[in-house]
Amino acid sequence: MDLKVLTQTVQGQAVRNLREAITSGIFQPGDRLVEAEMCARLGISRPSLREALRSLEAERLIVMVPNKGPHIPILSLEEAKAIYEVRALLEGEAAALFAGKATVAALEAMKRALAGFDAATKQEDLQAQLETTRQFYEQILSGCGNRIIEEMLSTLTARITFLRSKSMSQPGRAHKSSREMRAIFKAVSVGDAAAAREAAVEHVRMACRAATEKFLADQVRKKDWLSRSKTKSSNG
Amino acid sequence: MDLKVLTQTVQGQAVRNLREAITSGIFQPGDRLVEAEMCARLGISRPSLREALRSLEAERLIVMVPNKGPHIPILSLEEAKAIYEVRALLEGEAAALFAGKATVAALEAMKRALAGFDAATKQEDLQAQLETTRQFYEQILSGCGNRIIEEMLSTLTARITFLRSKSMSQPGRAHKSSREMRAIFKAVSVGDAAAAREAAVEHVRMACRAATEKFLADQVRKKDWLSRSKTKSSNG
DNA sequence: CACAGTCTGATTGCCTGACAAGAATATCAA
DNA sequence: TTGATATTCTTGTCAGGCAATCAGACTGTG
Repeated sequence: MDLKVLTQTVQGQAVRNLREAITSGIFQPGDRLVEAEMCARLGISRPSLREALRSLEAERLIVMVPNKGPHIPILSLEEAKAIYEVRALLEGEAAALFAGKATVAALEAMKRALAGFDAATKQEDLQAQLETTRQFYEQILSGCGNRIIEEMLSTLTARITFLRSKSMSQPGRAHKSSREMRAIFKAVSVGDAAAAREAAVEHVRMACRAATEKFLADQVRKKDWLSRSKTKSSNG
Repeated sequence: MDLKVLTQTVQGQAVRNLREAITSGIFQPGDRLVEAEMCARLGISRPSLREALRSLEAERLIVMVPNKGPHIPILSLEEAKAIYEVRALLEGEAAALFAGKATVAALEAMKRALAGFDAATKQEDLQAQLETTRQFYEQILSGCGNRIIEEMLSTLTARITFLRSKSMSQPGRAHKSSREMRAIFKAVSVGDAAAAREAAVEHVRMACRAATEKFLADQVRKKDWLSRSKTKSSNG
């Protein structure tokens, strides 16, 4: 049992709340975060807020341009791909390491997460899909024996969470995702490190492809919208 | 030509200076950084300092324990090994990617860095060794086409810089290091991605081993010193 | 002499208030 | 419509202050 007393600092809570707000898409890429407004919303002072912002800046969840303040970065396709590449590398390694040392309890937890994911898919509950996926990976990452991989991946995935939710909602993606995760599960449960790595890399590759397609589709729609509104305004 | 105007914020300068101070070993693992003292040294106010500290905390260069303030973290051997493992993975990937797209200019720069390294070794100039090593890797990382790898590695290497300088000073390590880097150079210059990855991974593995040996030796020496001083004090 | 409890100075976490400088926006002349 | 100017917003930074907490000295007790 964990008896640790958790001292919650105002700054720490602010970081958590803001991180949650950013990754869950409450703030959109490009949005400015006006300090005074954030202070009011969070109920904290400006110095504390700014400390929180610096933490988030270091996590690359926001960018702070001098004299222009904090805003949500706009992820380029190139950068997103680079992130997926590194994710593939790290998750592949984690899966391979985990394959050699998976405990029964961890495998059980993964099985439950998979079942939960399929249930969420049936109910079209996007939030639950992301949560069960997280639970699935949590076992791999905490069980792979390398804390640094876990650390790196948690910041990387945070940066693309909003992409993930978008790509997961694409038709057919959830079922494919389920199959890919089951492939990972199968490999680690029989202790096949090479296959586990391969499956994990494949899963990220497919997610990357889905996100890329979604990204490009959104871009086309945006351009379309811009040209239409332009015509409209020049007419009006 | 880069015409960008660099607006130096007080906070940004503080982060740079502190980072430099930490990685160069001015502060030792376990040291406390008293805020008032740091403010005085840096000539800045406490809020600005605290912002800087939060940035460094997110980079894991310091840890901030509530009500106890910022310290330099004490790296465990296990954690150091985990960092080296991830480094091997990322640098291997970077080298493999770079092998396919190395420019002549980049290869020239690497050759110069290698020559500089050997010169530094001859003069037993540890600082120059680290700097030329950095220059060598800079080409690989900036030329590999994946900015995220560069980003991740820069924070990872910062966390173990003090280990690197220690391990580099071990007898014979510099010459081996030079040979290993030349192997990387050779592979990338002929465009052999697999060999480049292999060589890069091997280089990190050897560095890890050197660091581990140094770490254990230091630990023994420390224990020795402790027991001696204990005897001393009980005698006096 | 060892040890538990108490006290005090040092330090942190956080807040208010303030002000100059830079950016964004509105206003107005050409 | 364009260009210049003024005004308003925001940010970067500082000073000062207060309550909560911690570490180490101090003290009384067995």
